[in-house]
Amino acid sequence: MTTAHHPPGETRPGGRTARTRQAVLDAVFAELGEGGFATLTMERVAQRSGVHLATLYRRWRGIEGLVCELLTDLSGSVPLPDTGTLPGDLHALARAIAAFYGDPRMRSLIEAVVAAAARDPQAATALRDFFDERLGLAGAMVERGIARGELPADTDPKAVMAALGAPFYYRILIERHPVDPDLGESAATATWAAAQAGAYRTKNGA
Amino acid sequence: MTTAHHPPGETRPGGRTARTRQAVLDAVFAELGEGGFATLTMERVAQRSGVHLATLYRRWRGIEGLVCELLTDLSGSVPLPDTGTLPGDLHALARAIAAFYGDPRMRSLIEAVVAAAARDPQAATALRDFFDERLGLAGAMVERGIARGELPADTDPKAVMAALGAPFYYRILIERHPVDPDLGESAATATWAAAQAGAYRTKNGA
DNA sequence: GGATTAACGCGAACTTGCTCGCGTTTATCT
DNA sequence: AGATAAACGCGAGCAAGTTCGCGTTAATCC
Repeated sequence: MTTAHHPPGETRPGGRTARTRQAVLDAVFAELGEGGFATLTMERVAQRSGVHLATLYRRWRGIEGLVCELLTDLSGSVPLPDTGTLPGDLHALARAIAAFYGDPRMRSLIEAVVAAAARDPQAATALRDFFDERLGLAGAMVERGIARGELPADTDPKAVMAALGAPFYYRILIERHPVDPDLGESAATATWAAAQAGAYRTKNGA
Repeated sequence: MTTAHHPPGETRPGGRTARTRQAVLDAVFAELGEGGFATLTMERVAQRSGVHLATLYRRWRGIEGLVCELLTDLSGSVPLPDTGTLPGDLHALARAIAAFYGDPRMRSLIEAVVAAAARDPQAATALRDFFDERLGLAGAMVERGIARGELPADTDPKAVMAALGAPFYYRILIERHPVDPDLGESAATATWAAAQAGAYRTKNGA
């Protein structure tokens, strides 16, 4: 029984590769903790991780690729709740997001990815796709609520989830202040009230 | 009667300086129209404006300074309405913002300033101060509404205005899609409903 | 109108970011 | 275990981006 088998010429995920990958991502995350994106440079990552500069450029193309991969790597940290009621879910998720962005490194990471997207088209599509996917997944929460009759049937699930997330990114990217639990409560309360009022209904649902 | 006077050694705002300034800012704005921030470089601005590269670095320090000044320069484009009712004001302002960000160059500019803030601490404080000031000004709208009894007395005006603006920046920076008028309507409706529900009240006002 | 000096143009020098070729290490397969 | 070929380390080399000194232009003041 052969162990399975790449046609030699494929990527090679095992052992060393995974080890350096982890070392590099750890280094990026740590660097984001001290000085944020402003001082994050390929050279510093190379020194901190012990991985050679050329290797970093080969595997990740630049800072943009690095921060993007780190973001997708850390995406699973915020699980989607299922409390039985939509307002309950909204508050639970908002609390989780607020806790997530309570860590300054996470705020710096978001900032970094957005900055990267502004510079590199590839990072831009990566960012868009990433959030689009997460919005879709979170939309299931809203769909359950609609099925329970908590919201109008023509409510746009993604729009609701976007409304829940928006205050966090406004706080982080525009106001540039820490994220406190109050922001989460406010976002959940606001989103729930707005959704009930029909702010996210599709224009005269077909 | 002497014409009034600088102690020689001061800045010199007149004639040529203002002309080159305008040429440069125009060039930046035009460059943002083609290729956005991704292709915006000091050299391109220099060529397009006809102003020498060294001059750009001397006066603006770098791209960060350029886009920041352009932002403050274009800030007056969105006037604050006074329709007599708060929901009327919210919708009017949201419409104006939506129209403002209907221009791709404005979206690119915001993107550029946020990216600049991520890299340069000076740009970061400039961005924060800029929006803080505008939020304060717009807060007057909400204060009038509170005085009219349209909202609870302990409603935080800035929080309301932040809620109104947040969806636009989420759309621009995270979702990375165009801003359509519907987004403005949704934002205004949502903010009004949420504010009425008390989502922006200060926690047990002292 | 003439003197003073900020602001600008110009090109060279310098720094930083990034790429390339080659030899070495280490997964992976037979 | 031995062979094959990714993935990596290393340093040189390249190409941006950025700064500097100096001469010139043109506001501002007398």
